Amino acid sequence: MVRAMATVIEARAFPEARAAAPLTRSLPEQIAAQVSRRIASGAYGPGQRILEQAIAAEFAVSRGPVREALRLLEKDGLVTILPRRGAQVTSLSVDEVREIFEIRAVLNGLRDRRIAESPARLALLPAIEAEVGTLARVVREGGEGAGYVETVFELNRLLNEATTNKRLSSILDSLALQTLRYSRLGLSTPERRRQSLKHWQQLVRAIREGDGEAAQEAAEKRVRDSRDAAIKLLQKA
Amino acid sequence: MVRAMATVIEARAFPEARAAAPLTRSLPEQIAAQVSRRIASGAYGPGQRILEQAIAAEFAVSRGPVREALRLLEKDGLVTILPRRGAQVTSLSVDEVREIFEIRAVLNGLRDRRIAESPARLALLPAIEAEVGTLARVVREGGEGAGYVETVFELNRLLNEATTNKRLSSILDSLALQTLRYSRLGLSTPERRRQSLKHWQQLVRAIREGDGEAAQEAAEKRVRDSRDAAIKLLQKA
DNA sequence: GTCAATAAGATTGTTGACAATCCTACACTC
DNA sequence: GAGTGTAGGATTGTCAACAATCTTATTGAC
Repeated sequence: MVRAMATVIEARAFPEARAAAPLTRSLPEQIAAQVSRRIASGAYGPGQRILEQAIAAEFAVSRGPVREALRLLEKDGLVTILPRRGAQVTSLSVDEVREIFEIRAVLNGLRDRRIAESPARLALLPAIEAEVGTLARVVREGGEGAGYVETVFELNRLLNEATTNKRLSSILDSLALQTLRYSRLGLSTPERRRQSLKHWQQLVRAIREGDGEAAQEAAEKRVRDSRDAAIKLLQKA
Repeated sequence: MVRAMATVIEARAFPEARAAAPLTRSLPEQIAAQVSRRIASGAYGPGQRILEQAIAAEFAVSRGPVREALRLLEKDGLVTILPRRGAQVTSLSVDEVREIFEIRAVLNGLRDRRIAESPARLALLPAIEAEVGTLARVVREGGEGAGYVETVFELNRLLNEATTNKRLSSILDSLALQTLRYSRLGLSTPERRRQSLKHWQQLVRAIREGDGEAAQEAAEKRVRDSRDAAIKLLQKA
């Protein structure tokens, strides 16, 4: 039987899977989450090898689930797997950092433009304004800027949640995680945080006024400034 | 010992790995390539389940390498794996198709803008002009438009190769593969191919003149038109 | 006839063992 | 002393068997 064009999109074999997230995460996912945390926290540094045996012993499982966990981390770019050589924490060159930030700039622009243009944008405002208020407080207090990066992450989480484009938010999540340590670097001076705050405030205004163009510009500038600052510090070193 | 900022980017454990692609691809990679071809060709349709046992028997290996192959395909979005339920060919909803095209529009715009602004852009022109010439011939001949989509793919391959941003081109490759069947749909009428050709010619001009802005616009329009046409056909069905 | 409970079969998840390859240290040559 | 070749250990790759879970078919009640 020749199928008509009408069936280009076929029924899903697992229709309910779209909504229902698995209640108990699988073993590989649990292991991946643990290792991911260690990479994000810096406990595992760039270039460090990750031995299957060691992780398996630590979690008291066999190497099978560990291999799958490493594959999951590779999907997120946190780990690089080379045939016959195993896994290591991904180590980015300066150029690669620049490239990822460039992609983030453009995709963050798309995300924030769509949010500013969406009808539901006003419902989002209070939560965002509260977080930006926190940013402003940190900047006003001066000091080490403790909590600034964390609040920025929370803001990005809020915006990702608000996006109807789920594929977009998942790519953004992944890229943000890969450049986490460099984002920290790019926000390590009071001057940079002031600059960053300005762009966040511009975004709030753009969302309030429904100005997609302005939202996109603020987002792109925000990420590109962060990129430039991070790379300057990297190259000075 | 407290490490200085200078070591944020550490030496790679496998420095030569960046250049040297493995000569003989691993077993999982070979299996993944075969299955990938079947999905691209339509032999495996959306929603179709892929049983580990069946693939393993066919390639005369155990289920281990097959599982890894399916993980690789999942990374590219070609396959969806659900816990305890196995793998199936990814089936996209209309909304998801729209989302992916939207991301492709923006990232293609970034890619083509950077190419048009690069110093090496003129060396690229002859190859691109030749392919666009092929597109023009197909359009002129009318008929079924055989080879149009394939030539567009070749063009995208050329542009991806020319991009210095390797992460960008790998994301674009993946997204293009995921929407391959919908791209075909979006270029299935002579009218649409004429429209598409116009944007390709605009891109050639933009690259020749080094006009990044125009290159970006042409790319975004090209992909968005393709998206609109594909979705219209999907919804009519 | 429709629906729910149940049992059998099918399929994925995990394990431990073995094979193949890679890395390191050491001896040897020049 | 520098470089090369070679063993040994370490590590990843693959396999086959078993356990856990899911799907399907059958039976029974209403």
